[in-house]
Amino acid sequence: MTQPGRYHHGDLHAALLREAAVLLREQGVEGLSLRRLAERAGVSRTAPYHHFTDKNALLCALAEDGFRRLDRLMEEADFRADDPEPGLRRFVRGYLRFACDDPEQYELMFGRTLWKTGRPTESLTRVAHGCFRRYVDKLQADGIGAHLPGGTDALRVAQASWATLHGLCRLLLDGIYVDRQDMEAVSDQAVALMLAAVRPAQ
Amino acid sequence: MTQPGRYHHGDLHAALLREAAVLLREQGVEGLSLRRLAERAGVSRTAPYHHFTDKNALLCALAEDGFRRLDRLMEEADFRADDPEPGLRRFVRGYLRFACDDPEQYELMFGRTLWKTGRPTESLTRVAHGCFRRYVDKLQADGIGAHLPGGTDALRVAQASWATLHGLCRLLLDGIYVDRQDMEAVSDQAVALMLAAVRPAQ
DNA sequence: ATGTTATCTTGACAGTGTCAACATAGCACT
DNA sequence: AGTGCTATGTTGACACTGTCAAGATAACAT
Repeated sequence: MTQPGRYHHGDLHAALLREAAVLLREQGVEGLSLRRLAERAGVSRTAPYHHFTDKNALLCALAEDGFRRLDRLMEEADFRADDPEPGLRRFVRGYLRFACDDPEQYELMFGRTLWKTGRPTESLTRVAHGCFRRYVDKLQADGIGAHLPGGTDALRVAQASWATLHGLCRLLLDGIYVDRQDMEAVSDQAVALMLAAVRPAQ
Repeated sequence: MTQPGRYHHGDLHAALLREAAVLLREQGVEGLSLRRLAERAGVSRTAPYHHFTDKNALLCALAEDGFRRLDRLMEEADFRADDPEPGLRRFVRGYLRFACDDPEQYELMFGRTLWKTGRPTESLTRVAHGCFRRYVDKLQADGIGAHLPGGTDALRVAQASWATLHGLCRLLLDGIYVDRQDMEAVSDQAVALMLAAVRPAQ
């Protein structure tokens, strides 16, 4: 383990990710500098470069962990009941809780830092897309597909409804047009919105 | 005007904003450094500090311009007809076009750079909130308020539908789960979603 | 003409990511 | 045990960033 005074750290790779997660949660991406991270791990500035090709790569790995957790949340989702509303409501709350529990992680996962400025790792792209695909499949398979009005693609519903969720999180976390105390009401409204797309004129 | 060789620039304030907008559009926020900006304006590194207290202040001013343009788009919106669908569709397309025309500007307006990391100017907050309030009022006044099912607050509809639009833009611009070529189809789906909230079971 | 103020300059500092060159340790093989 | 290979860690350096302090210059009011 992390024996102080040793030349070789032992498991720097894991230690870096661990410390990075803490630093991210506490200070945000802006506060997460490689140098500070290295210092925290008790190691020199450039040591991390032997475990991650780049700062970008490290951030991608961090985001990847997040997507894996989100994917687990996706697995638990269940829209199979005759009335999909309770399941959907549970899912929406879960998603919002996920984002609010660790806003900086959510920001990293979906923010431009990785997807626009830096370039996402192939591995990250795979996990992130897998997460979304699971959502589409769930919508399709869990009976909702059958309820869809003719000509409506499950993919489109998935995209639009995820956009709603995502937009809600962004507005909420950045504190632009949605307040923390509006959360519950707006979340219900979002559920109503999404439900309307699924259950057209019932 | 911008006479080269003069000690005083003439109208540096405006020139900075102008150049900053160009730099933002071409390189994004990451490429917009005060030093580079100053160089472009033919002035020393610290000259901008006599016109903007901060880099943050300059970015806020830039975002403010964006919100003013968005507000103009909001003015043009019209949901008054018996069937609000065409107006809504026009509005959604306009919004998406606005975001796609200058993605970096949109990112700046709604991104965390200003709202989370830096602190938004009071002036920026005012304009941004005014823009949203106009949307709520439009929804309320343009007959949609009357169509709303009992107990549904126009504010909630505004928040949820804006979230949908915003989320769509983010996913689109960052290229996560929505592609440029999906845009039209997803935008239609979003319209259907928003419409469903407004016209409950017709 | 004089003084006040707005504007612009250079110099400096701490911080960043990352490359190059070098040091050390562990591990495999003889 | 010795010998080399490779993984890992180190210091030094570079270009870049935002921002402060101190000084120079011009405009403008008196």
